[in-house]
Amino acid sequence: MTQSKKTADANTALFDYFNEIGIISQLAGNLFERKLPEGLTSSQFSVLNWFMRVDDEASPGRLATAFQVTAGAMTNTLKKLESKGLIKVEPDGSSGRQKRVTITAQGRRMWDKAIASAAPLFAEFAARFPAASIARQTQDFQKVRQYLDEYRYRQG
Amino acid sequence: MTQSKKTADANTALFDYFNEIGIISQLAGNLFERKLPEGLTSSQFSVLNWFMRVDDEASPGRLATAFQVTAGAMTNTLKKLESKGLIKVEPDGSSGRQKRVTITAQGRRMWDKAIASAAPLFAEFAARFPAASIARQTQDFQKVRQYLDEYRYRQG
DNA sequence: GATTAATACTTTAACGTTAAACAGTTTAAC
DNA sequence: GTTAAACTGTTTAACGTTAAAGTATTAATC
Repeated sequence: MTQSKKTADANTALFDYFNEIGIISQLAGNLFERKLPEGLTSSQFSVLNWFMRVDDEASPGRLATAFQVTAGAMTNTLKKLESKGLIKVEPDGSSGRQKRVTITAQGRRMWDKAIASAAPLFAEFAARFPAASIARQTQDFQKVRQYLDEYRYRQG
Repeated sequence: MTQSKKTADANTALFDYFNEIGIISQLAGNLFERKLPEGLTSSQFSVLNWFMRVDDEASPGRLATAFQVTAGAMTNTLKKLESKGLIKVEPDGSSGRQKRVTITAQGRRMWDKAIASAAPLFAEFAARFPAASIARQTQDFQKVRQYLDEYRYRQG
């Protein structure tokens, strides 16, 4: 096989790879969102979930970095959550340009409800795909994600 | 470990799994789109790519199924491509409710240009991630994608 | 201490997407 | 043949996202 053929095949394989990822992302996000209570979106749930799992307070910028979205996207998500009373956004005493975001008691209750609503979906998926396989794939993803993130900053 | 703890861990692992997929999808789509010429989007390129790789004509519905987007989304993408002269949309002689979509010569030239523009991105990624690993992951994806697609129709 | 640069967040316009309502066409049932 | 159902594609409103421009605050430089 010539080198140019090999290159074309590699391109095709990579395109298929990212294409599958895109479709799964779309289907999974959509299925999950349909299970969420009271119009909560995946993005909004992700932020609540972060507060339940990682830390109990954060700046908007820290959250934007954690989810690798732009600051504008995070501003939008936080406004939605705040208007629903699920988080609290206050000025940060130590810095006038930062804000301090925390989850409210109502936010915690909404997280509980969301987890309960989505449980059957997760349970069925878990029954079909072995935990070890999911764990291995997640590790693969982390390498790819890290690479793409570096590439992004390298290019500007 | 109690059963309830195991369940919680499985949920967390699955959430991380889909979360990584979502982030990769977003980062990769964005990086790729930045490389594309003349404001061509990933969705638009995907349709051109389909015509170069799968078949030389299709109905809008067939394309929507192939990419697993709604019919409305495909209508939108096709209108953009048609207005740029990259595809042709005609009434289908054999059925009054279907349309017949084909790629134009200009569309083929645009595809060539897009492939050339994105080549360095793909080449660098391919150098970093072994083809065998990508192929294996893509196979994993296809199982997950198929499952999610079935689940979707099962639920309605 | 004043000016410049960097940082943190917000706002706006545009994109692709979904869901839902819609119109037209074809098929099936009676 | 009429009527009802299914199919194919379009339109609209709303969502989250990006990029880019904008505001306000803090840090660095001179």
